[in-house]
Amino acid sequence: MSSRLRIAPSPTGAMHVGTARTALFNWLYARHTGGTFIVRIDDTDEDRNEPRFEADILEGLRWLGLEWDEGVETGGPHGSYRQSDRYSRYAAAAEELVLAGKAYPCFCTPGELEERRREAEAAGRPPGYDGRCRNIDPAGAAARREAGEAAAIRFAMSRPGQTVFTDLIRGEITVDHDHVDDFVLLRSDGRPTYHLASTVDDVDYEISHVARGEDLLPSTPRHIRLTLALGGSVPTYAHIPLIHGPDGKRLSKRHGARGVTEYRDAGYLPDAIINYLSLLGWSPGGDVTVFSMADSIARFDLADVQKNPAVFDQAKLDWMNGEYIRALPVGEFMRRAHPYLEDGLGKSLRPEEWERFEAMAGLVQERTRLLAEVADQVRFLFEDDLQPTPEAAKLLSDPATASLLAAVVTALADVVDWNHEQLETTLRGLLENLGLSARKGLQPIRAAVTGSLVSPPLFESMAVLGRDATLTRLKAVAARPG
RNA sequence: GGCCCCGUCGUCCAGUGGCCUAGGACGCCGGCCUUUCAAGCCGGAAACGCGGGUUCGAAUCCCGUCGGGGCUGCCA
Repeated sequence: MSSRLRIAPSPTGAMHVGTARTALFNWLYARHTGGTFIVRIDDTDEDRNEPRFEADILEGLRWLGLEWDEGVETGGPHGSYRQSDRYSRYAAAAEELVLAGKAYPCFCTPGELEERRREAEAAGRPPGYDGRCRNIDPAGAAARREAGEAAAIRFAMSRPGQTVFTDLIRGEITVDHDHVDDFVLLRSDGRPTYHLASTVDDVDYEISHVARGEDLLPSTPRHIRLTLALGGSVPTYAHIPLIHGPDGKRLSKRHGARGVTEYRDAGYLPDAIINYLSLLGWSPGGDVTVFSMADSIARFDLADVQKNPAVFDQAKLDWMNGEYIRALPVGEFMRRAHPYLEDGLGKSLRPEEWERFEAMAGLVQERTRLLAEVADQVRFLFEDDLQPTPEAAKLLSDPATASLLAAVVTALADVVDWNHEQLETTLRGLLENLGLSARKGLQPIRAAVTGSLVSPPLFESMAVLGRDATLTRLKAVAARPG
């Protein structure tokens, strides 16, 4: 039987890198094994769900190229793929378990439970549910519910007992049921909990492999026992280590972690993010760092995933993004940079402006790590009112700069063909006559022409800017008194 | 506290008893190239948490210890 994997995000927040990596590993394993990748929405937390988060997550998955074969929006043979559409199914499953004696109504109120939990903790006892309602006889319990008394449904864990299972990543894991309380299946208002909905869905959708975050490892015995009670076959589990922030704690917004769509907006390439995320807990083996999705599909195996958590390293992601940007054909680089450029410039480019960008694109591409950086590199080509950087302004106010630029203006008057070769020949000749090094002599010119001490190569920049604009900028500084 | 998981350079990854004088990548430091910045090239510092075993031989196997993380909800 072929593999069926799912990712089941809860729309309670934007898609973060942890979710993205879990999705990636599920997707890779499904593709590697020729199986099916499913996207399900686990939206049983009605207090925190927001439609915009679901949209963000699906958008992020698509942007990353993690297309799903079955699931929300795409559809499939199993109905809705959104848990909020399946509440009646979960309630029915819970009631069946009650009838079968595998679950029972619990009349304890949240307030009572909270109080007992506090007492237990104060007394040093385990804080989990003590199971008292399990002793109520079924007929009596049914009568009380019939009479309208609110009850949650709890799963009756077998006691004594233990659950042993083999995690694909961690090997054999044993948990004694003494440490697993009778957890809630159905809330007293009839809504399912995550445990119930997720497990019922995994059974109904015939999920073969559950690859999810390590935070769910302690819940796995519950899911296994519930699956068995439901008459389903237990999937193979693989618990992926969490991604940590620099402080060693689970990565979160506190660490400045951004959502996937925010990375997109900052100018990261999906392939770079995929490559980077693949390396968090896995590698294709050997010394390779940069590799394609096809390589990953060919080699990926959940069993090879690292056991220990990985720290998210923004600097390495940035480096990798630069690698992917430089690997782009220049035309593709331009196409991808286009929206970021116009956004950064705050205007859309006219055809002749686009040609100017085209003339510089190769040089810009080499020094771009994030697409959103492109605008600042070429801003001087599209704006006349340059705001010099403080460093540039300082150099421009130097009296020596004014006299140098005056000489530059004079020398440039003789340039017939305004191209970078001619400009280079002319300016190098001038600097030689003046006894100035290129390092010394060119920075003032760069400051005047680009408004910055850091720019793409100067001669090309001047060539693309054009004779008139270049001379105007040089003269403006040369004319200063002093 | 209890339960579970984990432990190779600062970080990510390679390593599955001898090929390890522990390799690659990011970052860092130094140098080269150079019109600035990048890119590129060369070089450097930098790790098997600790202690016991097992073995002719341990980063690799076992035990302990210490450290870190997760869970401990009518959240997921």
